[in-house]
Amino acid sequence: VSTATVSRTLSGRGPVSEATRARVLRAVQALQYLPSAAARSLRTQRTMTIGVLVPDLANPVFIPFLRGVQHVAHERGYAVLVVDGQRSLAVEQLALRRLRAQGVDAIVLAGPARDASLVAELRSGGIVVLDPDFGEARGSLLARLERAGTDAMCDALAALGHRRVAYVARERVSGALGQRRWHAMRDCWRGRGVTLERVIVGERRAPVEIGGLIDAVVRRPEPVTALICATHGLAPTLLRGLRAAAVDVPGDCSLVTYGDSEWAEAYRPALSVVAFDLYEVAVAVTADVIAHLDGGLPSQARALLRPARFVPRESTAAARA
Amino acid sequence: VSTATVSRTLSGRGPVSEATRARVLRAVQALQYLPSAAARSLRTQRTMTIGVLVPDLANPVFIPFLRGVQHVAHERGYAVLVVDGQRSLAVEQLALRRLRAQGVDAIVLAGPARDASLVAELRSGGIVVLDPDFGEARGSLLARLERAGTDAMCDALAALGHRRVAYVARERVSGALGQRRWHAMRDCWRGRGVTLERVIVGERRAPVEIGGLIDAVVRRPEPVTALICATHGLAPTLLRGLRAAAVDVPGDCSLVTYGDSEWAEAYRPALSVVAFDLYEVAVAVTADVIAHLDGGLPSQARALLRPARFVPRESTAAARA
DNA sequence: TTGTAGGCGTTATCAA
DNA sequence: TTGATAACGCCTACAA
Repeated sequence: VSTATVSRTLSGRGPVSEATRARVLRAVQALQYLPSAAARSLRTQRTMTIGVLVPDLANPVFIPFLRGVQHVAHERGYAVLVVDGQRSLAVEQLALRRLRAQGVDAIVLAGPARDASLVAELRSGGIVVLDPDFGEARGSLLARLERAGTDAMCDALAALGHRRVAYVARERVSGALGQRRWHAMRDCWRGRGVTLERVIVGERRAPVEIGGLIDAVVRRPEPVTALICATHGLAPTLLRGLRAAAVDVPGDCSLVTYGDSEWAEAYRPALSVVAFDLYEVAVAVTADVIAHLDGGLPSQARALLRPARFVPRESTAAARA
Repeated sequence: VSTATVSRTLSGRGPVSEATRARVLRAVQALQYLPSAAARSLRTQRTMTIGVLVPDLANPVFIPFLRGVQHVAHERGYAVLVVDGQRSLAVEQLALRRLRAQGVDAIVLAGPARDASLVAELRSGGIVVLDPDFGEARGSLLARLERAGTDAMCDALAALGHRRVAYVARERVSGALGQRRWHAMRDCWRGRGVTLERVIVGERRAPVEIGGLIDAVVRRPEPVTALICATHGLAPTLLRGLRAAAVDVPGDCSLVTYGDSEWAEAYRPALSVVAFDLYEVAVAVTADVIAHLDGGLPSQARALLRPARFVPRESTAAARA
């Protein structure tokens, strides 16, 4: 009944006779004994804790990512510390520092880090920091996966006779991912003989304002015949704008949005989308993180991730003549 | 330059001369020194960590709650450990035990705990466990706040001439909160001379199935003229069902749903809702939790919370004659 | 197979 | 005002 024996019993390391083992377990039950995580962390220099940085918790696309991290982490005995970047570089830096101060063993990033030097600093401090693109030879994993969906969408739209389309985004540049999405889109259209333009909505919220912007490109000589909504979060705003401008979808103009949800499907007309779920991405990345920590081999999960796909619904139709 | 002096300098407790104080801070900068959270926890018996139990992370209504907890916790120097109940009692129990094992100082619950005895056990273990209804004299805080919105909605519907309405829910009983919502609704209608019935959707997902259920109550002698959707998450499913059954909203039947979002506003017709945001609730509860931990006075924030309100939009109109 | 003892990095007590 | 020292609870090499 020494502390060492108890430790050996509970950790399963070291020899313990069956008899004492039983006695120890009985005592543990009786005394409601719970090992102190703090003491263990101090001794082992590992907190069994993983941090997740979510660029913007208010944005629902990251929720599946968060769930994916949780799932794998808990399965492997790690706790999950969640921090929110709130769409701000400064907040994100603060959040990462908080994770370091808490002593997390590793940090999972939902996207490419905005402050590379801080990440490097964390890594040099012994923290494993991974994002979906970590160690990718050919560019960004996320970009490559999404590219497939973008290609399929462009094909579909081109086949429907669209020759002039507009990409509607909140801002001109919106992080590395938004940038890549825009470039991918340009590449896709180029060579298909389609003209791509960009509508920047900015902080405008009022439906009439958005409507005015759309009206200008949809009702003019050589009008745009299809709109591509850059993010799922922007879609409701855009839809209200379309309504304010009395633009009929898909009669006057087709519509596609990035990101799927039950609401996109329930809308009338049902919205065509480029669908991509971050849950599996998170599972793969977290598995790799834990492999790093536990000294296992990195999983092949990332290589097997399913690419984004285009889901045509009612909001895309043939271009007006 | 002893460890004790460093500790005093950084913690601000105990006397330190201005000269040594400066020297210590300079050294801290130079050496990138970061105190070990584990060692501090071991010594102080506090982890500066708060757990949040989210009943179902996949349900977006809890995201504002999570953000509210984060906001206050981080402001006060606490880290946040998030666990997901996944709509399952067993998972929830596991999640709570995980928080205990991690050594959190306190746990914030988004709703009434499903396993009261486990919560009692945690409390007896010295963990502060609070939910929005903690210490409420007159019933449930959440129920009371929501009640105001329900009342307003019932008034509005009654004024529009609705005499027969149906409450559409996924399950007959769905946790303490769902139960209370149903009872509140019954109380509201009673005395207004309005007949309330209940439509249980169950695990049915196909629009035609849901449509059939709705069709049966909306198209019959003495039909229901208004539908009340129990949760925001059910709304898209219900809307697809209404469409499948070719029920015109609000022509054939009015519609109200609990929970607001940009999608509800963007839908055509725009959906009337009972709006209630859990962000402020979380802020208030977390402030109280931290007051418990830090020995301050419980805030009065909960008493000042704004009640739910009814937001009439296009989906509610006068009842058919 | 079991027990003893040292140390992980803090903070708090006490003596200088 | 500062420094030496003793815990906090766990793990683990080593001795028994």
